[in-house]
Amino acid sequence: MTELTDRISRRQVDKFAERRAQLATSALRTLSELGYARTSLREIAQNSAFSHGVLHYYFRDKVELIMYCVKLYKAECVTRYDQIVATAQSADQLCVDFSQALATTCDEDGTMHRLWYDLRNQALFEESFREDVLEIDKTLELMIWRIVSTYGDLAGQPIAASPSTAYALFDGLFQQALLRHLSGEPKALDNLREGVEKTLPKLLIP
Amino acid sequence: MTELTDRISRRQVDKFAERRAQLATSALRTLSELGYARTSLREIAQNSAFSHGVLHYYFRDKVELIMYCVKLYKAECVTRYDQIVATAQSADQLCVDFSQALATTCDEDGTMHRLWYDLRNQALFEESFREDVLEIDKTLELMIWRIVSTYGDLAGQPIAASPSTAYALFDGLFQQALLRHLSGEPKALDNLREGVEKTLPKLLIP
DNA sequence: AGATTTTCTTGACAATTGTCCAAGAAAGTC
DNA sequence: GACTTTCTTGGACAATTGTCAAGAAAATCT
Repeated sequence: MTELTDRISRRQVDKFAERRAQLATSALRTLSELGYARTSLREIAQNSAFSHGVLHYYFRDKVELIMYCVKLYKAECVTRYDQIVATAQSADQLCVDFSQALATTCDEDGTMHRLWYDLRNQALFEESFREDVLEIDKTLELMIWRIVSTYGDLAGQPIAASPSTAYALFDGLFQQALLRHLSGEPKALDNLREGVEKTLPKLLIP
Repeated sequence: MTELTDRISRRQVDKFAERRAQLATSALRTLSELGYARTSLREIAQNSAFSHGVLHYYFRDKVELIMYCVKLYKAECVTRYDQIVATAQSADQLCVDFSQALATTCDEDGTMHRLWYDLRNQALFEESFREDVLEIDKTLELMIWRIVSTYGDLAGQPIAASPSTAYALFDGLFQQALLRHLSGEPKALDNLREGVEKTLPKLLIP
């Protein structure tokens, strides 16, 4: 009976949206390997279960596919540091957890992060990317701000930096670490942790 | 006589290198407008005084041209903040001059800066770019460090951050400002100045 | 001035790219 | 089962791209 129920349930699923998500997941994978400049629709299709014509059935054009990928990326990253905020018992603990989380995601999701930076930078050249990219950047800023403001709460001190400044500082540290790490520098992740652990307390107003 | 001397002098010039530099200057201009992904050799040639075949005469392939452009970029940016260090009389003065210089170059050279970030990010995907890009990044780090360490000297206090951390922090601020500025946000440059002026003192050990 | 060398132009080539679309298969509906 | 709708495939198309070779033009040498 469970199998029959599953069949009925599956039939009700919005298959169109599901296929789009499937294609976008494939696209993200290919993009994160090849980068925006070298990823063609045929490459994307080749690394999926479908032919290249399917991409045109489900997406109006390449821009729409890329932007759908950007939104999918956003959905995946939006909860990255929630656990840290939820479990933090002290400012010091949060600081260590945050720096560790940044190092971990830099290590484990490095290819996806470099794609994000690639697409963010493309938005400087492509007007059609800009709105969606800025929206994600805003989300990332809120994520970092949640960390930073919680840190301030736990320390019982106000924060000296604006949300955008705080985000820019940690983003800079992260991006440098990513470049170094992907270039094979052994201490990149340790330097990231150290840099984050030194920077966070500097944001407090004494 | 001056004209005759000029003629002889010009005949001695290494015309090959001069032509390469000319082509690379054109290439930088096109790249900074279109970005790496959308710049073809024909686009570069079209925006120069030569035909597209000349690019293959003077450069082995596209990668060599791009890397030559990267080196040209380095030569141009290497002195950007020297004046600040040379003329600073106090820590506060240097801080203000530095933040102003960042805002100014963000405003005036924004298209070239976005190209730098584009190429730096491409190095995450293209092994062939990496060595040269890392070299420039190192140069930029030294440039920022010269500012930061001079600031420490003038303040009579040591600096709490490593050169790479300091660079990452200001690079993060700059890059965010660039994105915002090029997206039409009116306060981006003011926010950059403010962010820099708040961050620099934070690097001092009290 | 003629011969030789260097520089430059042009078009060809093969491969790639985004887009479009017709044919047929698969799924859904009556 | 017949009919309709949706989905998939893969080829066509025009444009683009990096590369290369032939030949023209310019510069240099004798």
